[in-house]
Amino acid sequence: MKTKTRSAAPGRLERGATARQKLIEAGLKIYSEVGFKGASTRSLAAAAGVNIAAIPYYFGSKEGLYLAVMDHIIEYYRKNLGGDLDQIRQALDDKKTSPAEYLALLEGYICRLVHFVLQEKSTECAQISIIYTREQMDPTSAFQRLYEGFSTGLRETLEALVATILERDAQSSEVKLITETLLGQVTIFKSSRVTVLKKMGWGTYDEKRMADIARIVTFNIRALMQAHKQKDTTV
Amino acid sequence: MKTKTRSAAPGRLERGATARQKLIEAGLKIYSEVGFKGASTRSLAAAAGVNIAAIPYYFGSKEGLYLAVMDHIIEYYRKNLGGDLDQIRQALDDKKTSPAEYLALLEGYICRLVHFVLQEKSTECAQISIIYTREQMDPTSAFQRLYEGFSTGLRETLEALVATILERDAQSSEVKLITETLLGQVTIFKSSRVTVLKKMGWGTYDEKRMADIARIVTFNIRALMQAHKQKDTTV
DNA sequence: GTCTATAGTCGGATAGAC
DNA sequence: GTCTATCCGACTATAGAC
Repeated sequence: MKTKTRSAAPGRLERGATARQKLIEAGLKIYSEVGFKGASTRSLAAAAGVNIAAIPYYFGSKEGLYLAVMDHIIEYYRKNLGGDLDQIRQALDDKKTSPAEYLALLEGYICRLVHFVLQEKSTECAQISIIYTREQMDPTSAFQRLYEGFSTGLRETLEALVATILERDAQSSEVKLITETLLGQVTIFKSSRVTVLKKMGWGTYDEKRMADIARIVTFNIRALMQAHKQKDTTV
Repeated sequence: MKTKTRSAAPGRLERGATARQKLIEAGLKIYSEVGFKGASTRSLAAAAGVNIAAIPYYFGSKEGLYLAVMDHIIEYYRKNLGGDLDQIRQALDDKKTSPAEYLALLEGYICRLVHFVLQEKSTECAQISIIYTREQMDPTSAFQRLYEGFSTGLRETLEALVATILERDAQSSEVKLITETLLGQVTIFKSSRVTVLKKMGWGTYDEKRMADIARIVTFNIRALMQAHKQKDTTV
C-alpha cells in the first residue's frame, strides 16, 4: 500500500486541497455506511463530486484514502474527547484530588462517551463511531493506526482512574478487565444497536434515550466501584 | 433472493446431502473469517471441496448459502444454550424458587455465555459468535432470521430473570437497559477482541483467561443486582 | 447430480488528452 | 490538476456436456 498523499504543487498553495477534503468527507460517509470492502471508488468519487482518478492521484489508492480518513478520525476524536482525558490525567497527577472527585471524573467521561458513541444527529460523531466499532470488530490494515491513535489513550487513562479509585495497580489484569466491563456497558448500545433499538421499540437514539442510558450506566459504575473497593477480587 | 434449497431426488435418499453439508461447514468457516461480502463463491466451493456451481444449485445463490448457514447457527445455538434458557424459564414459572437461586441462574448463564462467545478452541462456537457479532453490527438481509432465532429468546429470558430479581416489570425500559449493560460486559470481549487481547498481552482467550473474565463479570452482576434492588432508578 | 466453460458485470487503477 | 476512456482482473451465475 502506498500512501502518496501528493503534496501541493511547488510554490503554490494546495490546489487540490478541496478535492482532498471532499474525498475525506465522502470517505467518512461511505465507509461508515458500507465499510471498506463495500465502498467502491466509483461511489466514493461520486459522493465527493470528483473524478474516480482523483483517489489514486491524491491518496495512492482506495486504501490510502481509507488511511487518510482514519487520521481524520483520530484528529477529530482528539479535539473532542482528548481534552477530557487530559483533564483526567492532570487530576491523577494532582495528589490533592479527593476520591469523590475521581469517581465524578469517571462518571462524567463515560457520560460524554455515551453521547459521542451513540449520537446519531451530528453526522461526524456517528460516522466516526461506526467506523471505529467496525474496525474493532474486524481489523483491517488501518487498525494499528487507530489503536495507537485512541484505543490506548482512552483505555490507559480510564484504567489509571479505576486503579486510583480502587487503590489497586493500574497494570493489574483485574483493573484492566474491570475497565473493559465498564466500557462494554456503553459499547453494547452501539455494537448491538439494531437489536437494542428493536427491543426498546425505539427508532433511533435521541437525547432523552441517551440520557436514560447514561443514567443507568453511571449508576452501575458507582455501584461497581463501591463493590470492588470493598471486596478484593484478585485475579 | 431465491433459496431453492433443492430437495432430494424423487424416491431417492438425499444424494447431494453431503455436498450441502460440506458447503454449510465451509460457509461457517469462510463467512466467519471474512464476512458475507468478503466471501467469494470460489473460496466457499474450494473450502468445501465442491464445484462453484454447487452453490447456486443447492442454495440458489451465495446469499441462499448464507441463510442456510444462519439456520444452522440458530439450530446449534438452541442445542447448546437453549436448554439453559428453558431451565431458567421453568424456574421463573415455578414460584417456589428463592431469590438466591434466581441470582445463581443468572450468574450461571452469563458464565456459559462467556465461554460460548469467547471460546476459540472449539471452532464451531467461535465461528458462530463471530458471525453473530458481525451481523449484529451491520445487519444484512439475514439479520431478521437471526434476531428471531435467538436475540429475542436470550434477551427476553434474561430480562424476565432480571425483573424477577429486582422485583420490577420485565417490560420496563429500566430492566431492558440494565439487561443490556449486563450483556455488554460479556460482548465487549468479543467486539473489541483484538484491542483487549493486545492490552492484556494475551494471544488468545484460553480457559484460564475466560474464567478470569467470568469471575469479574459475575461479581459485577451480583453487585449490580444488589445495588439496583436497593435503589429505584426509574427511567 | 456434478462438472467445465463461459457469459455478463463490476471492481480498482492507469494512460493520456486537456 | 482534472478528466475520459480503457485495461485487466475478479466476481456471480448460467448453459450445457457428461
